[in-house]
Order: sequence, then structure tokens, then C-alpha cells
Amino acid sequence: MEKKVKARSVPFSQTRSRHASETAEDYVEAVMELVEEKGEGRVLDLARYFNVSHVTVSRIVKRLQEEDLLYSKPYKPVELTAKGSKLAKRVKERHLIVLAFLIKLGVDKVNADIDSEGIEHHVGSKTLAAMKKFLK
Amino acid sequence: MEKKVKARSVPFSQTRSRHASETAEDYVEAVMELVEEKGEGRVLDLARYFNVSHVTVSRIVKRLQEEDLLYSKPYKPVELTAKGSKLAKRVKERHLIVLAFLIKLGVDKVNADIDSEGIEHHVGSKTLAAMKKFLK
DNA sequence: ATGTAAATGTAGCAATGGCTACGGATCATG
DNA sequence: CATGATCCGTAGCCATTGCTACATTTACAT
Repeated sequence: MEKKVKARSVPFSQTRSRHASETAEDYVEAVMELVEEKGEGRVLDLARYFNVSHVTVSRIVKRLQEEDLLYSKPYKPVELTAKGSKLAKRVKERHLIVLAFLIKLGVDKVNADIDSEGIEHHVGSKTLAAMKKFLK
Repeated sequence: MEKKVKARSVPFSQTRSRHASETAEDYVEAVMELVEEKGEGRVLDLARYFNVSHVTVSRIVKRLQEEDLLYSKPYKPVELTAKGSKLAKRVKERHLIVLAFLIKLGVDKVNADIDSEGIEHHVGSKTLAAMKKFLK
């Protein structure tokens, strides 16, 4: 008599591509923020932002250009494409909701900042709606 | 006049090692669940659980043995070490709290299941405490 | 006892994201 | 307009986590 164990196929599906998407979301959001805050987002700005080397940023920017999310000419600032800009707006809005949610829940600003960065990528539309409702 | 942009060093620090820790947490939790539900956790059980090939599981199990979280002899079930068991209990408890929290927040069970899997790894102690308080 | 099916291991490839080292491009500033 | 500082790209390394293909071990049934 074998007990069946739930297949976790849905929650755990495609860890690799999920991580790649998270990276894409982080980068478009960062570029948008850098452009807003200091006019442009350069490779080194991104490297400082994510605390990685400029080489890592350079390679990821190249990949995200192939995905039509970012655009830049060599030695020039990184810019958002229309597609990247759309994604960035969605991501930023979701991020701000998660952050506000955690703060309203009673988490201090420092920890809310940290946790919201990690949590945001895993908040589906239903959970996001529930957080919005809680905020009202 | 350069506006300073917050360094996100803290939230984004060590993406690589964070992912490795998440994998460790997922695996010890899965082994504990499999042992509870069907008496033992084998490589193929884990492969089905995470929806990956047995090869991927085999390699990760080997790594987690070196980290003293799992233990198994070739062709034998995977078991938790004392250290792995301790971690698994913490992870499972945190997971159940996040799940219950999302459900109480109004998220349906299916989406709460999915999102809690992703969110749990990013819930720090402060956020977890706030969720516990909300549940009471 | 033996053979076959299932489970696991091994070899080797790809993609992603870390890094250092090095060299070329760009930009201020004298 | 030259030159040094800064920025960025490339080469090439490593680790992690995916995979397929193939080899081996275990277990079960006849």
C-alpha cells in the first residue's frame, strides 16, 4: 500500500528558466531605476547595484539584448526597449506593492527592503491581488 | 550633480550561494516529506518531486552529502543526517507558516501552494514573525 | 537461479552566472 | 590634443543545474 506523494511539478517546474526570468526582471527594474535616479544606467552602475563584476553585467546585458529587453551600443549606456520598459513597469509596481505590504504587516523597513527583493519574483497575480486588498 | 543610487549590495548579495542554499533547503524538505509519506526517499522519488531527471538529483544529492545534509549508499534510499533533519524541520515549519499565511490572506489553495514554494526561501526571521502574528 | 525491468550511476554537453586578467575605447583635463 | 583615469569588452576559468545516452546494480518474477 503505497501512499502517493504529490508531484510538485507545477511549483518547481523549470528552475533554470525561472532563474533566468528573475535575472531579466531584476535587470530591467534596475535600469529603469538608474535612468530615473541619475539619467542613465551604465554597465558599471549595474555592477555596483547588484554587487557583481562588470563582466557579469556585460554578459547578462548581451543576453537581454537578444531577448529584446535591453539595448545598448558598445561603451554606451544601457537602455530599455519598449518590451523591457513594459516589463520593468510591471515588475516595479509589483515590487512596490510587496514592499508596502510587508511594511504594513509590521516588518521594519530594512528587512522589508531585503525580503521584498527576493519575494517579488514569486508573487503570482492572485497573491498580488490579495496583498493589494490588504493594503486598502 | 550626481544623484547617489542606493547600493543594493545587501538584498542582492551572493546570488550564487543563495541559490545553492535554496536547493539544499528544497532537497532536505523533500526528503523529509517523502520519508514521512512513503517511508523512504529515493533518487527517482526526488526526480519526480522536482520534475527533473534522476541525473540532476543524483549529482545534487552527492553535493549535499559533502555538506553533511544528506546521506546515502549507492543504489540506496536518501536519508537525512542530523544536520539535514534539523534544517528540514526549520524549513518545513517556515513553509507551513507561509502557506497558512497566504491562505488566511485570501489566496486560493492552488496558488498559495505554488507561491509559498518560491516565497519561503526569502522570508527572513522578521517577516516570518510578522506572518505568525498575523495568523493569530 | 536466471533473466528482465527498474533504479541508479557515469560520461559528457549546454546554459547561466560568478570571477580575474588583460586590452581597447572614451572622456576630462591640463 | 595628448594623456591618464575610467569604463567596457573579450578570453578563459569555475560551479551549478539542466539534459541524453549508456553502463551498472538491484530486485522481482518465473
